[in-house]
Amino acid sequence: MPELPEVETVARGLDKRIAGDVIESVWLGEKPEPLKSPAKQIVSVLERSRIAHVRRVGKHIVFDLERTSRNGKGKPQLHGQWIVHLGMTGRMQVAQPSDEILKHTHAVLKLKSGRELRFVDPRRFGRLAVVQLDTKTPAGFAAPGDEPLSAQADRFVELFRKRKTPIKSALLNQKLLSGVGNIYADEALFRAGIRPKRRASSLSREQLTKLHASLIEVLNEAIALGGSSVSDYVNADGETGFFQLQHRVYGREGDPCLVCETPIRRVIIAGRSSHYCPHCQH
DNA sequence: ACTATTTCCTGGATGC
DNA sequence: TGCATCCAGGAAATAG
Repeated sequence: MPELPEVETVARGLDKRIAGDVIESVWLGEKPEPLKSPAKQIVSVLERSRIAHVRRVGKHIVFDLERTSRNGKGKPQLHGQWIVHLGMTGRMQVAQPSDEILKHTHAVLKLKSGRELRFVDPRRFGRLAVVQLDTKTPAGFAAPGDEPLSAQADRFVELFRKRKTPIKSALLNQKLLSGVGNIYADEALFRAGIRPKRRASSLSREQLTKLHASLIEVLNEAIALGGSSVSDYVNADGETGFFQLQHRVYGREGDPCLVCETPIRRVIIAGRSSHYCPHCQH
């Protein structure tokens, strides 16, 4: 399940491999496609564009697209963006045309270098969209919430301190912070010693500050290990991540807490499995 | 304005 | 072995 560290890893891998390449043609799969923009519009923005950069915004992969003006002179201009959300099972593959097309391949971009960029997503929770940069949206795509790694501590506290919802639900709310998902919410709460069901508004300023530090710590550690491969996540090179080996609570129901050996508990919050140590977290 | 719940989707795991 | 059922979850949609 790609969350911030996994999307960061994929975006970095793609940037390394395909930045500078040019999209020559685009194929999109049959309906129902996982699209947020009309297929026609996606094709028109992508085709003949140069991929200037690939980067992460929240849980989205953003491709900054350039075109040179009609007469071929002058500097390339940033004219649009391709936004990819991997959902649960989405994958971006840099492939050779001779490579087997995987089942559930929904998009294939032919690149000038001869390679193909493919979007594969069995569960179809992923989404594709384009943004056309014009006077209406000069700044381009923006996530609805703050970047967890950039938000300052006082801003973080302010985002959560008045929420009556469980802190776990608040962490998953992309309109507050963009990028935190189920795994890293649980791991950050464990490190901060806070139970997932605690109302956000019941937490002290100190606790929220601690949570902020714990979240940044766990996200950075996960990025350093290439993310967590729990089910089918792989990076742009088809490699798994390694942070799943560092999980302290996620997926460890019944296993002993690594600190106190109390069995880890699992409860459902907002329809999501939430893991915590009943002894270490309050 | 918030918060909680339901829905989408498929593959893998489980149970009889 | 085979078939039915359950479960995973990001985020939009719906309900309260």
